[in-house]
Amino acid sequence: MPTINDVAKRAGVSRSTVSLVLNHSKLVKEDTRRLVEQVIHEINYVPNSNARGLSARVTNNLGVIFMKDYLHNSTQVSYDSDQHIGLCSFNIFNGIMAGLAGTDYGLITENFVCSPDATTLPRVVTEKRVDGLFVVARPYSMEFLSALRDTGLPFVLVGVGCFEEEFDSIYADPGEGVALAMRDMLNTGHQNICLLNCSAQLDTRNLRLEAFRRALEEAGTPFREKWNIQSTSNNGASAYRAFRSFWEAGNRPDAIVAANGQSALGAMRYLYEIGVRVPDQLSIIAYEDSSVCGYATPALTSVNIRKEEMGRQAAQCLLARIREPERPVKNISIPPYMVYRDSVMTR
Amino acid sequence: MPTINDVAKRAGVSRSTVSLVLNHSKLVKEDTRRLVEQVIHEINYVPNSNARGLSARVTNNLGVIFMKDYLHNSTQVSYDSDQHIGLCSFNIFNGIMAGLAGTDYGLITENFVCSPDATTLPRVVTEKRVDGLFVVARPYSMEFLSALRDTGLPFVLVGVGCFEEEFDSIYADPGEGVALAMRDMLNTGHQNICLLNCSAQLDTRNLRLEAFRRALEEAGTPFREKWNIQSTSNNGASAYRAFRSFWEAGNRPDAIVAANGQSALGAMRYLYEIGVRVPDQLSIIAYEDSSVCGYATPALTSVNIRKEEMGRQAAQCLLARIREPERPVKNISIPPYMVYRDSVMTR
DNA sequence: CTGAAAGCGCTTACAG
DNA sequence: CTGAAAGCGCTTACAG
Repeated sequence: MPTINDVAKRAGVSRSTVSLVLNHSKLVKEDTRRLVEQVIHEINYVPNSNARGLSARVTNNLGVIFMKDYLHNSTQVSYDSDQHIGLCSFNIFNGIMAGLAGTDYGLITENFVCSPDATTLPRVVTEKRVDGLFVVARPYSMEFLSALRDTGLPFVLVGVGCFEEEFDSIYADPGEGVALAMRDMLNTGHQNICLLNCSAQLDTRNLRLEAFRRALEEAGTPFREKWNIQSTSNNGASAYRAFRSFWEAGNRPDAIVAANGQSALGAMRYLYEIGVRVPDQLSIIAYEDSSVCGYATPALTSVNIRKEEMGRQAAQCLLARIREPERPVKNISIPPYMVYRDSVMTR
Repeated sequence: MPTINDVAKRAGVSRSTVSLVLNHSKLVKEDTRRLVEQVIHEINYVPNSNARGLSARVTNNLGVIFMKDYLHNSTQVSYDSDQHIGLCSFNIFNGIMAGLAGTDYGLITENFVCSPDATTLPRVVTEKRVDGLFVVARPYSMEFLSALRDTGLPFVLVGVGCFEEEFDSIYADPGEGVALAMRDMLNTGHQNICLLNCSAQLDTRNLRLEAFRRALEEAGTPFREKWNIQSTSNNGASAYRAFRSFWEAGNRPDAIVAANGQSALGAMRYLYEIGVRVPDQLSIIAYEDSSVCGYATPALTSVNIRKEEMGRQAAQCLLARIREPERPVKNISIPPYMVYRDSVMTR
């Protein structure tokens, strides 16, 4: 393994000069720089990351922690699992990797379940393995975020509903998504739209509800409390049950706006069983377009929330924060867009 | 930030002693050890990972590279995307994380597309950022694996069909999966089973085909070339087209064994369109149980390949390899199991 | 079982 | 623009 000494010797310069070249300093004369780079290439020199870090007090690694809660830790692959929550994080993660391509940073990942009292921090943090951190998806507590801030480590929140005014956050606004879906449903002439909402634990629930209410209001349609259907958990089985109760109570919607692909499919299974055809008799739009949406029969018209783009922008944001620690806090909402497939009837 | 010096001073011992305690050496007297640990806890000391690595010539990080090919680099969320390939890797990845919990290793990830000539190695490797490597999923070339071996870095292959005799590999055998599905179909009285195979680029294709042929043979049923349906790509749209051609040629199977959830859904969409009911008129089993399977209507009976378990075992394997570089090569096939849902008719 | 010393491979003022 | 020197925080023989 060649070291910086080998390079220096062979190039006939001092170690410091090589180091300056390595760090893209402009204190080095063009000719010298070129010579050094030449030698580096020749002997296939790669700086030792540990030595570099020890001197410069950096790690050249960034961390990403996937937030988990106690409930959704399951990894089963069934109708009543919440596995898709993980998929969303994975898509964001891919965006982060893409956004970091071309930089010198490695990416260290960790699954982390936020303890209620927030006394425990992720290992990448306590062990100082990273120069910055992506906090991917909910749930997190304010105590946790404060504790994280106190460490001085730069970090950014990223995920659905991950908006916190005092912290850098790159997020999708579920309210905006529901508004988009509602607009579409109303424009295509639907009169009786219900909201198949996510579980009450998720506090994005209210964002969806408010957007739902507002859209109806603007259209001059009355808001009915019961038409905000609450499922107990974020999976197909739970949505199936919630929607069945709603239907059996005699309600007859002509459209469903669903909190996610899984709930949409839950409702669709019930509709299939009772012989109601989608979209002929009832239209559906799902929020948070995921791979299940395209594969449903009929394929689900969805609100795509650009998960990869969220990751990419989070990368930009963290990089900027590290470069310039005092810059103002950024809150960036990534706008969703409609993906038209086959689950909405155009009248 | 307290250093090892602070600990030594406060505990009234030398730096070396603290270091020995840190590294669980048994050269330290019980009392001394306890004292040092006490102090470490008191002043909240955490060893500097860079310093540690620089001296000990380790990184305390392991790498995982997600192999990508030129074709399946898409990240769209549509019926004709291969996004689920990524999902599979993610499940394995989760297993790896789980398997590494309790160790001191961080996990650095990298997307890597294997160049045809294998001249380029992943950055985590060339930059010596890791002490070992997980190569997750296909495609890889033998040139690439050889180049990797030449670096001396311990690594393990993990994924569907990732079996290479000369390297540590933890894998699912698609042939075994197809055999399992066939057994089930035959036991439930199906007579005309077709194989909806994956694309010809994937060399696991033949493993599936062979298992299919053998199962028929053992049952005394004739093998028909055309009943190995070849789709051009691993997604729903492609499987839809392939299955439609098959059907339109007049073939009337009473069962489908599909290479994955997406192809199964592709065929199901066609069946839905032409009014053939699953499972009443035709049964389906999908290989590689993924989240789409549970959400289909009807829910797909599937061959689950324990992706998380694969990751977990890969972690064990790499850890052991690092501990004991000369140990014999391990090839571990993770046995699949059936998940019974609603897409198979029992006669 | 414990301590003094050298060294891992870089970066960073500092002097010129 | 370049070089000599100190130092980052550990580990590891070595001596006792």
